[in-house]
Amino acid sequence: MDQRKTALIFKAFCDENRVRILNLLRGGEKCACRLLEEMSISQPTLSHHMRILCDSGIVVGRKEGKWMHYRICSEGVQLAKEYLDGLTNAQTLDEEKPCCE
Amino acid sequence: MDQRKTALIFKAFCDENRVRILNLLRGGEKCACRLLEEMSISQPTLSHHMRILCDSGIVVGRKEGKWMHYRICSEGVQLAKEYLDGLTNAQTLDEEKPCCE
DNA sequence: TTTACATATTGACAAATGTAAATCTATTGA
DNA sequence: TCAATAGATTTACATTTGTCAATATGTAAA
Repeated sequence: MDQRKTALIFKAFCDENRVRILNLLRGGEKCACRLLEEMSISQPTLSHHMRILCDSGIVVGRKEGKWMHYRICSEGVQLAKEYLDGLTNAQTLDEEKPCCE
Repeated sequence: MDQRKTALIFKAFCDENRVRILNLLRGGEKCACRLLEEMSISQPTLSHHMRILCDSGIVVGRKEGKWMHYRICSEGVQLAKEYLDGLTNAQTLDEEKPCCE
């Protein structure tokens, strides 16, 4: 369980604007200009968030001419779900001594 | 879909030290002093992270005498999973016009 | 009621993050 | 080739976050 990678993946979900962007992308692939229309942030700020979303693996971009089309990446989402499971499922390894009794 | 709440929940997973703490708690309930032993951070810093983990709903604390025992909260985890699903599942509402063609 | 101990809170500070203006790059169309 | 457009990058700055020392709070033991 790589802590650095885990933190990187979930950076996608811990900022309100990025959550908003993901919600918009649930409706299907959208280009940056369309996202920009629906958000109240500047173009460089959108670009910054799109980079973080792509770095996390939750979103992928596709360039078509002048336009960048972004969509939610199901493989990335699947990985996030596996990490979330892995992080929160109990592990039954060696019997733990009770703590501070 | 509340963006603020979503961001709050996933704050639990976007810092390396908190990921580390969650991994430690997978072995079962642990008191703060035990967590402190296994991490290389100060006591106030641990306390700070435990507050964020509790605020996110992923961890709950139980006070017993001088000690605080922390454990992963399965209800909180379940909610996080639902939010993750909700954020990343495609919605099939009105047919979207193709973007920027 | 002291004393010791576990943990939380406060305060200060450095590092990371979010933001927008200005600029750069790439692509299209005239 | 030149102008226009979409988006990324750079720069600067304000806010947020992570960190620890010092202190406060609460509990148990002497």
